[in-house]
Amino acid sequence: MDKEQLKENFASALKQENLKRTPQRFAILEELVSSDEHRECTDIYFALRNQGISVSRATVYRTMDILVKYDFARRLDIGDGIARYESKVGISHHDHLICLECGKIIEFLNRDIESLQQSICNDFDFDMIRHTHQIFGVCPDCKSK
Amino acid sequence: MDKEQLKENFASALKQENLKRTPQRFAILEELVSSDEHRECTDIYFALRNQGISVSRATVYRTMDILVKYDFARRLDIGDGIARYESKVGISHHDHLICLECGKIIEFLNRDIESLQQSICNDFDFDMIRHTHQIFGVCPDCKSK
DNA sequence: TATATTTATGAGACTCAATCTCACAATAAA
DNA sequence: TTTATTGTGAGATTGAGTCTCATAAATATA
Repeated sequence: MDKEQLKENFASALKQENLKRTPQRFAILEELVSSDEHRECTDIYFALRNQGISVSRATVYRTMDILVKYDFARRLDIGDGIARYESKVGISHHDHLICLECGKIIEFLNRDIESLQQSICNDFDFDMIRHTHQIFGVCPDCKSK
Repeated sequence: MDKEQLKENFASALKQENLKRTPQRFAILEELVSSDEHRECTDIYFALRNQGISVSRATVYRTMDILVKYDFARRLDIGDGIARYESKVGISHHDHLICLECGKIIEFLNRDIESLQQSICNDFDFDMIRHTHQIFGVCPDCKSK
């Protein structure tokens, strides 16, 4: 998806929510989407500030909620009390291997697990909205140290 | 496992870490193990206080770390910023379905997913230490409301 | 058992991510 | 434009979790 198309899509989402099109909101979307890292709000806040873009922490947090709600971003909680966000734009679904030594996050996808997951939900008559599957351990790099 | 055996096991763990046997530590273990809920530290703190047991928040938090390290408890992070703990004593491994409406936590186990998980780790040359697999959605009770 | 040594406890201070407040600014509709 | 509405931001607030350190309790030693 090109950048203009993305902006239009975000604009539609904003319209749908009766939210206004502000430079801050577009800048936050752009900053998240243009990196393939798992970004913390504080991180995005400083990145924008360093680019000379006026933004506050509150706006970053507020905008992230919108991005998650409209599927432009996915929130990642790895249990350290800091929310991380990753772009979902043009990115296929995946889950995470997390190294407890260096903090590296490796992505994986397994279609069999995805479908087993769905059948579990069927068994429990449970409507899945989202899921998180995280495997914590030691990555190859850290093992060889 | 009976209660005396459990206490002995915990005492061994404490000895192994050069930690002392204190009434607070045993009371916290007991409180967690005797319920099959997912407990917050604050919850355990008040439960013990209401039983007339002198304990501080700091001690609850510190003891939970020991219980997790020695496999008496498992920590559960569902992304709301509050750590929950569940007993692992006499409880077999499972993962969680979490209702976004009422907060109910349903346990599930799927051996196929467990083994697929292990083979993913093999593929990535990643040593798994623990994992979390959480499915968020709407439970049957909330659907029918 | 008495004493010494070591470790634990607890009240409250502190940290830090996240949220809230509210005066002012910016956006979009009329 | 004008006006009504929503957004922004600096700083205050919240709340889970951690830290501090004086005192207390547990264990090692005599």
